[in-house]
Amino acid sequence: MVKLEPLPSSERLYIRVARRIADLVKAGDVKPGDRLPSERVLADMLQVSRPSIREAMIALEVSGLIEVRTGSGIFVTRGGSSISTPLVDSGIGPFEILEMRLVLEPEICALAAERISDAALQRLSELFQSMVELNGRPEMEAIDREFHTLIAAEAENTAMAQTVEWLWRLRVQSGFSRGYHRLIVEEGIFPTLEEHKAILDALMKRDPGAARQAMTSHLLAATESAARHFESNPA
Amino acid sequence: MVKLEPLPSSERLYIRVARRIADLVKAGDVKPGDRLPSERVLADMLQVSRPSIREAMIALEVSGLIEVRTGSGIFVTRGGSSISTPLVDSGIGPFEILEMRLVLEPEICALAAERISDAALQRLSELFQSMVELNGRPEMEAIDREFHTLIAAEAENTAMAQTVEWLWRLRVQSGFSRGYHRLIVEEGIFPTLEEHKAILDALMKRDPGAARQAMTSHLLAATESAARHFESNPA
DNA sequence: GATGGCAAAGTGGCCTGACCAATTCTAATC
DNA sequence: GATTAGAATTGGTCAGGCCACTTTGCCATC
Repeated sequence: MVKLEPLPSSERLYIRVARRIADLVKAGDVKPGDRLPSERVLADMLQVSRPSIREAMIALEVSGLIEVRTGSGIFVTRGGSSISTPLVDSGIGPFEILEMRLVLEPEICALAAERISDAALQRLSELFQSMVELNGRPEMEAIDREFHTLIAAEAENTAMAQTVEWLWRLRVQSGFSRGYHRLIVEEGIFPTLEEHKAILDALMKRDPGAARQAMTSHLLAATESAARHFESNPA
Repeated sequence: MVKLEPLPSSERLYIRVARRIADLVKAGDVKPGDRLPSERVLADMLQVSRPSIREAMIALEVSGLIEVRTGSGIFVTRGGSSISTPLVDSGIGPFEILEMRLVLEPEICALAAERISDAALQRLSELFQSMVELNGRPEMEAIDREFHTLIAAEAENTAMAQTVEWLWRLRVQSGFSRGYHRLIVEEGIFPTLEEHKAILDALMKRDPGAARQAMTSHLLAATESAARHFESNPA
């Protein structure tokens, strides 16, 4: 019953290669936006075949660390590791996402109120301004997303920030966005504006309690809004 | 400023293949634990080359959907897909993990108190019993893990459950576990026993408030414990 | 001299075919 | 019936080649 499993002596080659490349990025030898050597060159450098390099690149691509551009090269992602299309549908629905956000984001917002930088506050103001300007148009969702993820980033907890980004990715995947835009249009004036304003104000005052409360209100309203929407649009 | 990017005409082949396989799993044509056809057969069925099949398999493996066993075959993972991790170190530390758990798990526990099944309660009791028996030994961490992830699963929110599992994986990855075992030993009687008992009792009474409170206490204690540990063990 | 177009070089995308190593299956042997 | 040696299966890796797309830079044109 000792169950030792040491000496994997030799993991699969593509994993070793991928780790090697990932280390390069982490060590800062290649920075986000940089182009990696070509597959053929890498193969020659690491003394492995090109298929193995390709497999490693795919692993890193799925992990969101790099981006492959046909005919052009392999580039290190800017966003660290925020992949575009998770490939396999998680099966997580809109209400589960909202339920979780309702737990997580108020606290994140409270933390952010204490830790947020002036630059971030500035950026949030700009984002809010954008929301006012293109009120109700589809581009709003992207702004909304940056608004929330920026706050999460300012809570200075990488785990939380990554989770919030993950939840947004799930939201885009799941059937949420499709009907969402129509919802915005149907509702006319977008009630979210005031809610975001309240969040912004609380953060500016660096008032954790108010920030938490504002985020809670916002997400509760979003939940109701979504409920209304899915009532009238079954499935 | 139109920014249209339609017509992906033809995504990369490995992605299309991976999606195809993922659909098979999602549709239930192959169930967790099942073995997929061999790479050669798949290549023949989908009319693509074996390298393309391999690339798709690697993508799915990184996504956590399948598991490749050399010489044996490719198997569908039991846990379904989750937030993929390994391969690239997240750089998320123990305290960030604890901070996030402190936000998330109490609410999860409260939800679970209302939604948990009798079978799950039974299993939790068994787990607790195991903890009592092998108090202080390294195997406890695995039990502890199952204890928490089971509760998360019973909250009936897939997003939350997957996040809790993700956090445990991060914990194992990060340098937490290494010194953790020594901590258990040094501290003698493991204070966690009572804390887990309190959580279990609250769940049995299906009392959300008590469950939340018990989980909060538990995680606060864990945070303190970790702090003490890392004080005396810098780095 | 600036501009536009076109060809060559570079890069990833994908395929064929082959050999090796680990695992599993099969059948001969005890 | 259990054991074991060999064959078949399966993933792991490599070599080399051809295609499509991008980028680059030369060159003719304006």
